[in-house]
Amino acid sequence: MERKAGVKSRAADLKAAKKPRKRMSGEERRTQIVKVAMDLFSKKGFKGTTTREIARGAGISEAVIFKHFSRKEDLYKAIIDSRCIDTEGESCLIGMLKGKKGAEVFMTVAVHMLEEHHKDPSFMRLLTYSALEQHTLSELFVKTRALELLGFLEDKIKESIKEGSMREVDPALAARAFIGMVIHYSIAQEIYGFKRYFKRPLEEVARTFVDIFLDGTRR
Amino acid sequence: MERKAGVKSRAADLKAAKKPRKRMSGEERRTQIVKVAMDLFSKKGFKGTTTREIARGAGISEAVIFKHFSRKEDLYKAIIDSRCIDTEGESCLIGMLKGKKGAEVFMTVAVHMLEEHHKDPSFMRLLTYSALEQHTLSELFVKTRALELLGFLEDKIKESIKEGSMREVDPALAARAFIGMVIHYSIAQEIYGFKRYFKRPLEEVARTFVDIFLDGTRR
DNA sequence: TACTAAAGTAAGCACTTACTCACCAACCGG
DNA sequence: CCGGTTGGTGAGTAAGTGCTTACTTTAGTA
Repeated sequence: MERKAGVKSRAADLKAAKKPRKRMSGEERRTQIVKVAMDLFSKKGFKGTTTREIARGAGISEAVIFKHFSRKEDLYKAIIDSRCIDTEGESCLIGMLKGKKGAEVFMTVAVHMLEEHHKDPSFMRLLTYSALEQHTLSELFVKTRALELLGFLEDKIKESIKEGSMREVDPALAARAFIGMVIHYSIAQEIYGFKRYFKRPLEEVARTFVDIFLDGTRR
Repeated sequence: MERKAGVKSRAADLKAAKKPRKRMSGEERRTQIVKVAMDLFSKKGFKGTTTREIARGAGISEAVIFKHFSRKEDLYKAIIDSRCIDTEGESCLIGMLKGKKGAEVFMTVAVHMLEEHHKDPSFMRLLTYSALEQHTLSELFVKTRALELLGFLEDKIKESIKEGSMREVDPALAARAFIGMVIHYSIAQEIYGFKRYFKRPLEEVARTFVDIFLDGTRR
């Protein structure tokens, strides 16, 4: 049955040479594309990433991308959905905190954030890109996750002030101070490349920051 | 003397309509282009800014840009020269600090950085873009200015520990904690858009952060 | 097995990008 | 007033860019 052998020999060779690429279902392919896109956006930014690169990264032709997402922009929205709306990330952190109180709260936040950002800096990079490029992703993230966490810490601080273990500080500013230490450490290490010059065990970093913050706000 | 009136009428009209554009010297034009480029890069990133936009912003044709800078990339290098090598910025901060000690040092640093970043967030944006895009600018800035300031604070902290006003903390980590509070506040306000939801007088912010830090490290 | 819906492709379109080149016109010393 | 130096331009080019189209291949099912 080699009736087309003459005409298609090159294509046939190519096909034979390539590993047996399995054909994905629509859903599988869609999530795969989002994953690849997120990885590339986080490395090179939205504008710095071409749909061609995404296609190559996913091992498909560009057209497939546009079968799933009518505009490149929509990939950003899909990423938001997969990272802001699902159960992962900050909200799960808030969940972890519900029972705890006092020092434990701040230690948990610090360790969790430092570890997450260290383990996978790509979302942090993506978020920073999106903030600079004024995309909706960062805005949404701030409005939901970031303000949620800050509000939570603010409440904890207010409680501590009421029960007398903390002195009178602006709770919102204090929360920002704490989060600032932690996040900026991650950003400096992973994005600004400080990790080339400086490293400490994350547990130790968290411990130090929490100590400074709690001693610094003690009555 | 209207011998060319017929042929050049449209061009002549255009010229008449336009404001009398003065012809700049090479040096003037060069620095103007760098200024415009820096402004645009800080707003839209290196990749997000086109040479056409830079030309339009400077009121010239693209070709002029390439008379001064043979590649777009060279504009980045020129920006580095104009902001990292000259006398402005962090180094002048270090100068301001030489005499001072104790709380005054930290207060000066906090106020200065918060005010600079608030007054003109563009360099901070540029730096962040450059870090994400892995340009040399951020690397150079980190190696010179950032580590310089951190080192300076580290020394001050070591002194304070020796003379007994601070407890035993990792001086490098403590410096990072302090700088983190301050810079992350600026970044969050100006880049992540927190200023839409939250604002405090900068003096108050600085005061709060310095108090937390100094109380938090007191013996 | 035959049919169909869905997954996938090659090729290219319209437009933008960084960068170039041949040329023009303003300035300035002689 | 001349003539060269220099600031400046219009009209390009080749290499991308997002996105489309016309088409082929595969997998599930009747």
